[in-house]
Amino acid sequence: MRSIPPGRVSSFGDIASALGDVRAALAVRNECLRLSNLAPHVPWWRAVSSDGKPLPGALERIREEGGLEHLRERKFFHDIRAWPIFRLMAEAQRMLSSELDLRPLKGVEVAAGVDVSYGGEEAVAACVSVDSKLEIVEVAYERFVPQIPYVPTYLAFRELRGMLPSALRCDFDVIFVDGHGLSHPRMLGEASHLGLLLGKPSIGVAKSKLVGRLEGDRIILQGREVGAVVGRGFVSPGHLVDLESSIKISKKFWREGKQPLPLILAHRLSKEAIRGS
DNA sequence: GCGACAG
DNA sequence: ATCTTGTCGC
Repeated sequence: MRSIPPGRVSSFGDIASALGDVRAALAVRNECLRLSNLAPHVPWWRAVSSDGKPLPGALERIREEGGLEHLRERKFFHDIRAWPIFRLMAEAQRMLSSELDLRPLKGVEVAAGVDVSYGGEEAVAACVSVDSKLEIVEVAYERFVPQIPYVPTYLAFRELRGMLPSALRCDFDVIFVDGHGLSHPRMLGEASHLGLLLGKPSIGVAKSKLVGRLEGDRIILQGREVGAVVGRGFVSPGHLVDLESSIKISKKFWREGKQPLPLILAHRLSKEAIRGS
């Protein structure tokens, strides 16, 4: 924000592009909104929408700096200096995806599930494991402060710092993750990322689609089957398990709705933990 | 204006 | 994901 000179304004999209991915535009807007309360000394008002609409309370500050002309004429400042963090994260995802090992998995007895709930500036990750009778074996929590906002396709970089520690405290044969695995634009959704870090089998189960098109019950991306619909959820392999095994294992722990039991439990427990009830 | 992209 | 009351549907 400070690389935008006084009297100039930039669009959320241009700032996001400078950070390495225009798709972070909405997140940039939300962060500027946060800054207006959290750190008023940062020139958050110099970021506006592409149609020239400033954030609430920003017009007055822009006028003080003499930037009304630029704003009205959509003369945006483009020479924004920023560390291209999203481009770097995307590169990391592409490199890591080449390390995925998708193969048949059998003999699963204990399955875990991890989910994250939010409250204020904090978040809590909960990992729950259940046996073949669907009874709880272990529960582990990790409280943490998210370091980056939610941006589609970069979810792992926000949540893994909580998910990983909680998962490391549980024993299991496979872990379900609340999000996608292979069905990701760079073939490395949060489920795959966690599986690689753990060196253990992981399966992604999302409540909505991220990429690809539906052909029957299969998710097709770049001519490849990367996921499938199970119940009302979207299943995709994470790591050390292929699509067919992912489907079978998911069904084994599925009751109804959009998620398998371990994830429903993880969701409930993380939510209780953040609320302190 | 339309389409849409996990949590 | 979260902020929140009543309401529609199985």
